[in-house]
Amino acid sequence: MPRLSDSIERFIKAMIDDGESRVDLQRNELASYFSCAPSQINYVLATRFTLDKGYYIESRRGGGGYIRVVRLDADESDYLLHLITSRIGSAISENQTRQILDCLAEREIITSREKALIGAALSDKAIAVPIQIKDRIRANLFRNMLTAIVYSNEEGEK
Amino acid sequence: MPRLSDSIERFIKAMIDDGESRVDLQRNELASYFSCAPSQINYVLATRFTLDKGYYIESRRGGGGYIRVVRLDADESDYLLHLITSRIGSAISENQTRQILDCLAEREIITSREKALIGAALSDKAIAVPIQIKDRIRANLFRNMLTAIVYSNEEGEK
DNA sequence: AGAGTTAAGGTCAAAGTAAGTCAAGGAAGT
DNA sequence: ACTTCCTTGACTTACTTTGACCTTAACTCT
Repeated sequence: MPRLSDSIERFIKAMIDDGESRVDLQRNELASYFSCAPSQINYVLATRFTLDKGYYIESRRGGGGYIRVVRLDADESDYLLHLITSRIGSAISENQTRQILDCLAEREIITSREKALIGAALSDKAIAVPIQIKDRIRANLFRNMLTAIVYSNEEGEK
Repeated sequence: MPRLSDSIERFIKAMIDDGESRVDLQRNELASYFSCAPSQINYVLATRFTLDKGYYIESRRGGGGYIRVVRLDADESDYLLHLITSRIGSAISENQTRQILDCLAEREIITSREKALIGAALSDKAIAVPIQIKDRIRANLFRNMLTAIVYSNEEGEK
């Protein structure tokens, strides 16, 4: 059974793809197109178009209101460095990790196999340590792996 | 009297056989088909569809949830499966890890970037846990990452 | 200009859906 | 008898969908 949220997600991404890297939506219109509650749209945006996934949302209420979804595209190495030096920090959850990986794969900074590889290493299942330190271990692993990618990229240039 | 678990096992295997090498199940549906507790399905999966028997499980909870059972192609990933199920074991040193990675890269089972990626995750530096458990954590991470590769290979074939 | 109306979107909690865990008891094999 | 495997059910966690109520902006009419 395909999830409604997934359909809406695909729909929005399709709109972004054929055009600029952004789109303006009418919440009510979209909701009625999918025959769902308007707040469903907010749910999709909140779960599928997060900053970690590389999207930015802005909106306006009232007459002529809209929701703008912007796909963020930063320079690859800047973004990796940002992740390593600030975003990941000293602890990070599996969920946040996955969002970032989605973002990296979607922008083709990593391959889908690499995404699977990193995701596997950073899953709760794989990191068999007490929950209290899991997120710290994960952050550390993540940073090390991304660093390896940055380094590989540089190697390749030579 | 055939055991329930055996029937369920056969049923799932039959589903995989006529079609692709994988199947998506609904836990509750299957349980009610066999008139048993839903957790019985988990038991069958945990005991009969393990990695060393060549199966990989993934699942999702909530609305639109599912359990996916994937049969890994033993021929394709023979060596990887061997590493996962016997070579790595419950603990492994950084050194042994590197030797295996060299071997994998040399045989072009992984790219050099993937080698760097995995190597980074499995380095003593990255695994920030007490030395007593380091080798165990490493083994676990390694197995999970290689499994992701085997699984990606399956995916890629479609 | 101010008040009221209409047209958006936002929030949050509850209900719905589906899987995971774990422990306790039962059945079968040795 | 003892151990190992199987089965069940109570409880937990994760994700989705809906609806009631709130806020903000624009327009319209005195």
